[in-house]
Amino acid sequence: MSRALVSIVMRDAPGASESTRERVRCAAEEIGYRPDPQARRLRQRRTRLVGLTFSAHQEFHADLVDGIYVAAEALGYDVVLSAVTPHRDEERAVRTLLDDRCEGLLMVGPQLSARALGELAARLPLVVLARRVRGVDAVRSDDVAGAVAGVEHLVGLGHRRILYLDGGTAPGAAERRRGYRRAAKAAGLLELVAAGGLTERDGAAAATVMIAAGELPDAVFAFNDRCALGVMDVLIRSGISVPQDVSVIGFDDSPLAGLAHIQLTTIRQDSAGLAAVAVERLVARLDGLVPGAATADLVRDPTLVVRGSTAPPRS
Amino acid sequence: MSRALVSIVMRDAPGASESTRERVRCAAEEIGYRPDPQARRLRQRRTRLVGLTFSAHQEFHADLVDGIYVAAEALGYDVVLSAVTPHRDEERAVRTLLDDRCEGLLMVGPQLSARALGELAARLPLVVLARRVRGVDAVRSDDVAGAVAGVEHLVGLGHRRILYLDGGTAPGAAERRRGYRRAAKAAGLLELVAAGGLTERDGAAAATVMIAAGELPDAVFAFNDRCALGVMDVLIRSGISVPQDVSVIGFDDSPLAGLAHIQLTTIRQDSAGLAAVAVERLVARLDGLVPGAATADLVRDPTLVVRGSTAPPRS
DNA sequence: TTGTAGGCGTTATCAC
DNA sequence: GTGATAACGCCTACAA
Repeated sequence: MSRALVSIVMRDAPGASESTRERVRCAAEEIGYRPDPQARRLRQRRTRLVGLTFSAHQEFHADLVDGIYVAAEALGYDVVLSAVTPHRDEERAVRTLLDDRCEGLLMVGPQLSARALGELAARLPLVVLARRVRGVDAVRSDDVAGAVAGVEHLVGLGHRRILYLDGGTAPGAAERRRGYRRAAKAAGLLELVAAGGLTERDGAAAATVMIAAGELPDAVFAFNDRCALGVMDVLIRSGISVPQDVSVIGFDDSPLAGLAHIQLTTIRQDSAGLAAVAVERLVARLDGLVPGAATADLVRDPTLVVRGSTAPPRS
Repeated sequence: MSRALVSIVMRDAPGASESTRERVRCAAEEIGYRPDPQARRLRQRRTRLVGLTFSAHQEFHADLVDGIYVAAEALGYDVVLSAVTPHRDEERAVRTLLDDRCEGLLMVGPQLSARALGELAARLPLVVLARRVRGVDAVRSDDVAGAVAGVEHLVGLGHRRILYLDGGTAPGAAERRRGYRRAAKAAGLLELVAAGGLTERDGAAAATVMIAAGELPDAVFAFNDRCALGVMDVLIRSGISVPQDVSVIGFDDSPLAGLAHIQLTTIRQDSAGLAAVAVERLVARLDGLVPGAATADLVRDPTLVVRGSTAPPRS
């Protein structure tokens, strides 16, 4: 029984009889033998490894990680995870992936500068998720379209005074603001934009300001779900009913949004689709199907998820 | 310039002159050479790799991942991450780590059966975090002590009717229930235990039942923060003030608990400490310092974090 | 201080 | 259909 034969059997390559295959498999089972992927990669030209950096503390990243595992496996690649945490910065995360001889990199919501990402992309194929970076392949939701869909939903319910709580300089914030403005203008509405933010705290603060101002809007469109939850929380504590008095809509469809007692209408990002597009783009580069200089900004449509926090205005 | 010499320099081994080291380092820099850790592991007896399975969607796991990275690096080990996601089960996650020739395994909150974990532990060193498993090394918070601390805090504020919302069969639930019972008995209180659960939804349901029953307790001690948040939400929507009418306390100190408008009093688990203990235990086994048959249940004290959701009773 | 030889577990290439 | 051999990049041991 030669090593070569075992190799042939273990990777289902042609060149061995069925009886031999059976014998080899039995023997492997017997002694608990499993091929060493590291030695295999050492011998082969390609590692078939894609590196993936993500923030362990962001739940949306977890959805993307799941999708990336699935998509990569379908294309015959293994995924090497490298988490970004409070004690482990992105630079570090990337370095370990390079040392591991990954053929390409996927970075979810990277915080590195556009310049640093550009230099990295010059070294090896790189696809960024959930952030737009000029000169680097990027995959993200169509935030403009998502915001437009949200506004159109509210307008369809009969709302006129729709307050948008802005996300400042966060990834996607500029696009969502633009979408709101575009849809408001198209419907002939006043453009009401106020400072919002990314967290429950920001939403709560914005709602407090809103209530103090005296005149409530028909509806509030928050930059994201967390902000929307902060708004809802303050409204309800102040005796203002949602959606009877004010409708509220968020963005992301985070797990909290769907809970029985929250029922937040929101815009869902298609994490599985984003993951698949990113992996496919990366693999296309690895296969040499993409000219080095050509970078793409790949965009997927988010979808409106209607729940109980939006309804027609009372009057 | 021989390969052996380069090897000596790159791993800072003795046996090369300073001038030579300088030359080698320059040359490496020049051509962008970095040693291949995989080839190194192939040659060496030990891989110095520890595998880590965790749930990408559980935020507490992220804290542990961070701590494990730190602790493992301090002891000269590399960490291989293997996430458990909706499309990638634990069995799969473990298999990839075994294929990667990890010397030992860390599993955060595993869902595998105790028997399966026992068999795994027979194959290679294994330390389980955040769950107690008989016959396998486990590192977890002292849930009994945490629950006792929570009850004592409420008793100290003057509460007598303290309702405990149970976590069923979740990891740690039995211990927390026991801690509540012990502390309640010690303080001469009635033991009030109702079905709770792990999620906001469960907490909301429990609070609804509680309100329907007519007589509110002085305080509610929920199995975890998410359950506590569900309770608070329903109470507030029903016009019952927290903490003026009812105090609420959770368990975990999740990020949400500390938010400005939530301010949930809770029990914090020492994730960095748990991570360090787990890594140290695993490494001790790898170094052969632990007899194979001896398994330990290592426990760390959680700490009470007092915020605004608990206060003395109104009367 | 430096160079040489051999082998880690795998696969590709070539004989048989 | 099967078996021998070299090589992937690195490290250890030993010789120069």
